[in-house]
Amino acid sequence: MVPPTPAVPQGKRPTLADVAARAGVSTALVSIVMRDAKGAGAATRERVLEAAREIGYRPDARARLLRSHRSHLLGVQFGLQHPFHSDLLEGIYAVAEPAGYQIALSAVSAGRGEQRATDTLLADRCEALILLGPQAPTARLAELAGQLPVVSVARRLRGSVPGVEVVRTADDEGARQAVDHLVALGHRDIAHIDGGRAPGAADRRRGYRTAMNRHGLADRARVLPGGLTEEEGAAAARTLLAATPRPTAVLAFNDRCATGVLDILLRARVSVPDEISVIGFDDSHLARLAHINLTTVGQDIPRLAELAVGRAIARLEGAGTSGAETSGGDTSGADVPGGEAVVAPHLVVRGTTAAPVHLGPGGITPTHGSGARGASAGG
Amino acid sequence: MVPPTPAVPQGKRPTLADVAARAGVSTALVSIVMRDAKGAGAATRERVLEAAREIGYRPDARARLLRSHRSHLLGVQFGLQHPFHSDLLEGIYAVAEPAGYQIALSAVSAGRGEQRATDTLLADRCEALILLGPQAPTARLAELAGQLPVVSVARRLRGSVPGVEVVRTADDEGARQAVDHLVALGHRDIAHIDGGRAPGAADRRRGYRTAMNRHGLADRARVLPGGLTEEEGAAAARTLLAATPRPTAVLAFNDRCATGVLDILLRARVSVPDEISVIGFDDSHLARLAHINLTTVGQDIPRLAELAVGRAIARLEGAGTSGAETSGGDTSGADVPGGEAVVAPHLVVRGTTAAPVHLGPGGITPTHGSGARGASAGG
DNA sequence: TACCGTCGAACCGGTTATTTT
DNA sequence: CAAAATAACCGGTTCGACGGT
Repeated sequence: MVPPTPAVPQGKRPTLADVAARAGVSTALVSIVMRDAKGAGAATRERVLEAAREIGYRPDARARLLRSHRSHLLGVQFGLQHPFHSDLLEGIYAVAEPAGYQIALSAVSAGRGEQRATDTLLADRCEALILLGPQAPTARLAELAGQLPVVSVARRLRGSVPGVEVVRTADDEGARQAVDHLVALGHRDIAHIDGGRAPGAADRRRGYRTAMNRHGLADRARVLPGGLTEEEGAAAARTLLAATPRPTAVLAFNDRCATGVLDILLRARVSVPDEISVIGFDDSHLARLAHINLTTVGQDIPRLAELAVGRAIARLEGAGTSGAETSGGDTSGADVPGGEAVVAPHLVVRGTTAAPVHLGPGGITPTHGSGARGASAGG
Repeated sequence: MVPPTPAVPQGKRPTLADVAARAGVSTALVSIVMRDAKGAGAATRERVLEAAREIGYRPDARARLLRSHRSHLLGVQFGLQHPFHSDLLEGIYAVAEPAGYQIALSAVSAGRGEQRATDTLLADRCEALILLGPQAPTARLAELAGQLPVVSVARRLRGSVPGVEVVRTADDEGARQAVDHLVALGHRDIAHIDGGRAPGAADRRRGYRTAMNRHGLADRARVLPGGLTEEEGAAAARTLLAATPRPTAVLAFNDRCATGVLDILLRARVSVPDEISVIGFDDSHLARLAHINLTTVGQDIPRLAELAVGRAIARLEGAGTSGAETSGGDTSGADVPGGEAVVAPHLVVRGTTAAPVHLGPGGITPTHGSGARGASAGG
């Protein structure tokens, strides 16, 4: 019934003072050793480390940053239900931690708004904020930017908000690449299922329209209301199937949306890509699955993460310029401080796009495609 | 060029002392007012709040918890690539914050192991750890449990680890419900695509086998190696299609896996549920999509979250019992402190299960099903 | 003698500037 | 000058003490 004395006493965790007492030195010296700073002898250093190990000492991150004015803490707000944000987080960790910065996460979900998320990050004394796809009004972002550097990832802001940096993919360019690819294959009736008010949706829509115009296909352009989910893609696909003329290619807002489209086409026995080509956006894990094998526009997630973290750190370590030095129309993707960083997307061609069977009215009818792509029942 | 004086000075954020000076009171009093504690006059209270508002004061969470020995901080470790964890997190926030506890998140990903994740949580002075689907060896969990209360969610531990509480779904029971449902529909050739070494996989496998045995179908039981992803489900489905006899029903490890199966069946023109019934596990968003409409075993996520947080808080606020008081075989799902909390799953019947067309050798052949379920091209 | 509102000062666990040896 | 100790300090919380009904 008598439990053995636990190796580590539960009640109170060891402090600097405990280590100091055990090693027979002052707390200041222990602090020096723990931070691997200079100012301690080799022998003493060893003795202190030994003592710390013996009693299982761990520095208290909060007490530490209370004194040192730099906290080296980046606050990241993300949406729980967005796989894309998870990918970004992975990249953010990978860049921030080697650079000597810690990450404080704060999630946004149905029951927890952005206000609450950023409030806790501020209370945690983050030095800068990285917001993934924020939906907050511009005024709120400006308010935050008045207190600390703010980086908005994947959300474009109308007009520049002082103090807020934007890191995003060139969504219009991505849509253009998709349309160009389809046109090069011979498609003319290309529809777009859009993302409504989602971040990036407006740009993709515009990029689609612009590209169609440039190819002289303005009168064939069709934008259908869609969304971010399979469900919305499926709904739009049903509409498309009933449309006349039926499009020979579809650019969906993202991969999830495209997956919904594929599912409906499959059920309706419409062959992809022979009868209809489909393109997604994001190059998510989904798109890479062998049986989906989706042609898609890839976002350069590592680069987005690197830029977001880099911008935040640059603002912290550079001159403390308060105002925003908005850079004009420079969308080269270069790392221009104070402006907008735009990362180029790249088309990933997989199995859901091919030349159309009919090349439009009066066009050539090529040899019929090989039927269903990919896996049948074989082993 | 001269920017207007910012409302909130960038350089230094206001402190208690600033508020105190502005309101003409002591910092002690401001502290009392900010915490809404008793001991301050109504008039003063108002004046202090006003001053705080004017200069945009925010309490520093870390300095605060440095002094007060309770931090009211729960550390949560989760996997970035697990939608299931996202759902749990949503529930955890919903329970913890109203209970007066803050959440500190630490993500596990390819480049960031569990060791690192828990290390940062400890450095942040969390009072307890909630680990979602931890893969760490038992010894590591025991080590952590020696320092603070630990709750493992969805990972069952062989033998009880002192100080570690487990909150999980009765996975075996879920598999049993699925098999019972299929058998009641008339299925006998029921295959299981398992989850390998994933948390819960062993229990689901066992539940499947046990249920098959109980129905006298031991010799028909087939377990195929699968996994957590669509890809692995698709691979297993290809194997199944080639098998003789072909099963009339499949229980997949989870919904993603089941989706992969559905996709392959669809491509192979095998009608679901007429030719093959499919059941998933998790009742994820995926399963609820109209065009997927997957019969699945639902986990009670709000309940899991509630139990996980509840256990952690109970350990913190209850008597500081250090050792584990392992409760024996009580799997009633009741909230037994110190033991294992097992939450009952529930079958959600949707459109991917139905009576088989053939009732086995020599059985009745009912009227042929109506063909493809669900949406064709209609509007 | 009772509060009640308020204040000064010690304190939490570290870091850092300034001595001291 | 290097190694080590002393003490002030970060931004709050907490407690004992004090003046005024």
